Amino acid sequence: MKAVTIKDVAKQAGVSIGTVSRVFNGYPDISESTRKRIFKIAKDVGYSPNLAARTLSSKRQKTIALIFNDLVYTPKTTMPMSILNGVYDYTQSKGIEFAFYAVTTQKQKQKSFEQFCSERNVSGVILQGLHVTDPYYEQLKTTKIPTVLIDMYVDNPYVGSVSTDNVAAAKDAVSSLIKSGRKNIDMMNGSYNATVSVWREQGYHEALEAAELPPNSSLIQYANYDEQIARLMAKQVIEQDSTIDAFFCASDLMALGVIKAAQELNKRIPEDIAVMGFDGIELGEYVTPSLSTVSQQPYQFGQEAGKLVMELIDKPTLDHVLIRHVPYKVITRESSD
Amino acid sequence: MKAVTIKDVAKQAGVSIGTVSRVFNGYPDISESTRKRIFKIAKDVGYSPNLAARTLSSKRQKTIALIFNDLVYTPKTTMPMSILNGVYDYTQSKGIEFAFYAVTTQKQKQKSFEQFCSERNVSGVILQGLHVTDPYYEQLKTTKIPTVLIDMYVDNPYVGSVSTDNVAAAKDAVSSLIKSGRKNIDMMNGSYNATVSVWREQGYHEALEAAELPPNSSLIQYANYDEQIARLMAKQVIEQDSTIDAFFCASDLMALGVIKAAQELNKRIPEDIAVMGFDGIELGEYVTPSLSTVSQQPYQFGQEAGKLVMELIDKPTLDHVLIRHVPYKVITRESSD
DNA sequence: ATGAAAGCGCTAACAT
DNA sequence: ATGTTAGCGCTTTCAT
Repeated sequence: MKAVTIKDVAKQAGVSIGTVSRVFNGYPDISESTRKRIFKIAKDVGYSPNLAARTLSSKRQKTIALIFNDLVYTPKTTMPMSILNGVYDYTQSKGIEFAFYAVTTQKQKQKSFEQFCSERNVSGVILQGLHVTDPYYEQLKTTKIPTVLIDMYVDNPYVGSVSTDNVAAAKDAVSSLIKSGRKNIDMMNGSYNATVSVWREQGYHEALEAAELPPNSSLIQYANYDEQIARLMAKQVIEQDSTIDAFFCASDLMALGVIKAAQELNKRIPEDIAVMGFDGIELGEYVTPSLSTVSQQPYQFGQEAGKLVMELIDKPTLDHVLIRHVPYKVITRESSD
Repeated sequence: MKAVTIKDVAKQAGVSIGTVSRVFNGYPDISESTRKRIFKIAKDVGYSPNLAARTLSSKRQKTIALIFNDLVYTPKTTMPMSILNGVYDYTQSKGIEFAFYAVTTQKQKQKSFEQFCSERNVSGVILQGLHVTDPYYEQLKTTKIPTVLIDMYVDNPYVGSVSTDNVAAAKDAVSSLIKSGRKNIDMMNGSYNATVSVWREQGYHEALEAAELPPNSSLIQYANYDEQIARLMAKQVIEQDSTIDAFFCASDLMALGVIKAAQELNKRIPEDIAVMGFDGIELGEYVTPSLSTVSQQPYQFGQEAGKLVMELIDKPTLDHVLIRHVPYKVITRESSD
């Protein structure tokens, strides 16, 4: 029952532990015969190197950590799980050790980003769900720990960024609403503190501008990515301004709320009001009317983030392309057709 | 940048590393004044104990690992994420170190369960998605590593089990179909190798028996929890036997397939054929007709599993209740109303 | 090609 | 109440 260590293997093989270690680390200066023998013995006794020990004594052992901030999981938003899946698959395919963590704003206050990482010997981090108001955000500007942010950007050569090209995607989405004849497009946005909200709002403006439609800041609400808040706000907007003929929403969840609001006010969708979401959640295909959206690829986020963080670790300070965009697709369904 | 260690704190404080260690481990034999002083200095220099080192030198450091087998994540089945969430929250609330891993049948063949765990110094394991045909399954019968299985049972005092009371739940669900007047109820089951399938099938039988309905083994199919396979099988069943007036499905996903099959054959739901699913996935509320189901609580699975595995670690060989059931609810929606 | 030995950062006896 | 020291299992010089 007690764990078998490198010593047991060495004793069995009649060699020193140094030799066994070299075998397991693929050093070249080992005779083929002993290499074979050691591997066989190791297999027989069921030995495999202890990771904690390896981490302690070696500078090479790499583990990359995926950290979720504010993991408030609801079955409607499955992005986090897909990201996790993508990162995990990437690390496994490269034989890198993976670790998962979740933090909160509260926890960030208690322990710095650097501290959290050094405590756990992580060599690289992928961070999801951070807000610009979080303690980590400031700390990331000066960190030297290779880090990749999902859906957020920080100007630091050690910090990369993976996301959809939100500006372009939002612009495309709004343009498609315009192309179908809508002229008074309201934006149901998320939050000032979410970088993606800022980007998507910019795309919205650019689309209006490109179509020479007048900007109107009263046409933008912030519903904090909440379905119910979006519903209430949309209701108010529609009641106050009967010329609104479309909503561009910064998330599918909010779009669901907007649809409900419109229906409660007896508006026809998409004839009276078109609705466009953002994310591409599964539910969007099943609701009635089905939801037009910008579909993102969270699994690819994970894969790409894994790749980028490894580059950051392996060749630090080299000039990488620190911003990586993952393809998106504007999907037109019943809600805007 | 280089990590600050226990030595730095000791030097700063003018004490030995032993003292610092004792402070951080809450030993009582430290004067209040130095305790305070050390904590302050540690905070100033940004020290926090390295987990790998602690794990290595201590027998106490506990980390519990959540292992997913066959993590093929689709946004339709969000159970894994909820379980993860539940386990994570539990460990954090107790200050226990958490680790996440995923394995496959392939990987299980390369490395034994014990080996996988000793390599990572895990003190307890929560295992999800295992099949009775997996290598780990056999190994679990004799392991001494405290382990909790989700949706599966193994007879070993070191191995606990957390799940819905599947037999009772299935019985309730089928009984509700019977109560609403259905008499020829087909079961669309998952797989022989999934323990839950066996349990749910037993519940199905018990419900029929209780209602004195004749058993009929030709009324059971195995669609491997796949939506499309379920659709095809259901189609065949309905075509061959026009007296079928209900389907009890071992998962909501399969139920979705069955609904499609019935619709394609121009059967009215629920008038001609009632459909009952199992799981309580989000989608079920949104499809048309909305899906009747047995709603499970995967987040609670995670919490309960965390609790149980800690008990197993702390008081091994004591006689715990090794099987823990999490409450469920039979929800009747349009598909069986 | 292999052995010997010095750490990695920490905990836990054993001293005092 | 605190210092000293032997490991924990492994990697990595430095010898040979």
